Amino acid sequence: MTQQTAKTRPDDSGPTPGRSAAKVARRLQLIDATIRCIAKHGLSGTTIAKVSDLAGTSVGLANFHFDSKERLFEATLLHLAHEQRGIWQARAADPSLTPAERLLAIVESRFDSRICQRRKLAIWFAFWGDAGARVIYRRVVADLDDERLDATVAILTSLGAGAGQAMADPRSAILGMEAFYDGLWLNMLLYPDDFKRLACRDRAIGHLAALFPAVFSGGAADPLPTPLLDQEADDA
Amino acid sequence: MTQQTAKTRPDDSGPTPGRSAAKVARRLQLIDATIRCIAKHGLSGTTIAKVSDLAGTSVGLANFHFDSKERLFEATLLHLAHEQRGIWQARAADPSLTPAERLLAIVESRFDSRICQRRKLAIWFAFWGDAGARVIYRRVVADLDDERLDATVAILTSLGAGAGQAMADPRSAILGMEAFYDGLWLNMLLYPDDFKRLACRDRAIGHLAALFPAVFSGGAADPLPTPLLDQEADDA
DNA sequence: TGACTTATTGAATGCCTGTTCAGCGAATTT
DNA sequence: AAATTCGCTGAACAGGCATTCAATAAGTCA
Repeated sequence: MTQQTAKTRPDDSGPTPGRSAAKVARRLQLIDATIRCIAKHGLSGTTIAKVSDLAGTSVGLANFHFDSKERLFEATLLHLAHEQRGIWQARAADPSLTPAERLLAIVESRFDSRICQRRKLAIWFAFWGDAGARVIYRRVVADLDDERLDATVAILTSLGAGAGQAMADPRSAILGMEAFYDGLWLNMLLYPDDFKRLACRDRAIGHLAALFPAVFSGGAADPLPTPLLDQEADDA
Repeated sequence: MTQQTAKTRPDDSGPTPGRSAAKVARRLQLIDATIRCIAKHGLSGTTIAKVSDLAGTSVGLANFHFDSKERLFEATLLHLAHEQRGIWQARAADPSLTPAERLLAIVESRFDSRICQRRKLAIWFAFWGDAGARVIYRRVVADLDDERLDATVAILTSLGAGAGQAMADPRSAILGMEAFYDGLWLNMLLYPDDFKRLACRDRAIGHLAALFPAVFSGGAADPLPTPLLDQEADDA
């Protein structure tokens, strides 16, 4: 109602290439400020004034671009969700991958350096932890979560009998796997000294290999191969 | 400074038995209202006015008993943390338990029906998810968390060589276990239909048995024995 | 250039917040 | 019985909040 100009350009590319590009950049600038603000001050401490200050804009601009604070949060969540989707789909897209390798690729993408940044992890748990924000999360991200879940179930199903007794209920097995990754995420956020990204990735892979010994690392696998700390220079 | 009356009674039992008992009951009433309020409205949506309304008291009473909103939150957190400590310590106290059984008891206590209530899980993730609330959490609960961690490490160490290669770094192994339980908690909160309490408890036990096949279920264990849903009537 | 649309500003508005405090009834003490 | 403390109330207060909007700048088009 406020955005669309019915006369000049009815198509979705915006009024003008230059304008719409600048508009997207502005929105991204505000979304980035929102991410940093939530990470630093928490959801309850995130105000339009602080976000605007971090973005270096006036207080009115956020409402101009997103209509309301809640819509700004929706856009922020959607931005991160799409970033994640792009990453796991790119990793799993390679047609030369076997089903097992594709499953591994999706699991590893949850520990990609672009995703496992404290700043971004803070956003997910901010929304998961707040009763009011959870309904926003479901409205915005539920479909994308289901998409990844379905893709993973499909791969697991294609693994067939080689997957062992976890195949009795593939969906349930995958839900359990994802729960483990969620727990690793949480502990990366809470205790970054004890939970480094690469060590968590290895833990996740070890867990996967323990679930499907016949598929990964050829035969009886160790439940937790090398649960040690890594010292790679990660994000701040 | 505001509570202690230096003249009438210097001991810690309070001014009078009747009075102090009523006082404790009032504080508990406010803490319970706080729990329900955070669970329903989130941390950001929890106000003194709403808490007071849920407790059926005036707005001034919360500040009278807890001095500030932040201290009320601290008291709420401390209440839940002590409840948890009481439960796992009671379960693990039985001197007739073997080390392995005691380890199992501590793990199972995380899925006790008194602990795994949506209302209470919501509190933990509310504090974990908010950057501002995390510093409160650390200040209040860190010691109690460490206490359980240390107790678990001690048991694992006493298991000795029977624990397999997870013994290479007991602390790391236990941190990984706890991360999994955290993830199950999160999914119990987010998706209660897919993650029932007893099923999660069984998942946790299965994971434990996979980590220490020589100790639990005598010999090579299944990574995930029966990851199915249960249909016990739990809390609301 | 001039007409027009879009982007941005920041002061103003009204609501909601946590906290304070004077007052009061009841319990307790002297 | 009188004095005093304690528990509790709710109106009052000051500060912070999201949102609005008139004014203005910048960009686009005819």
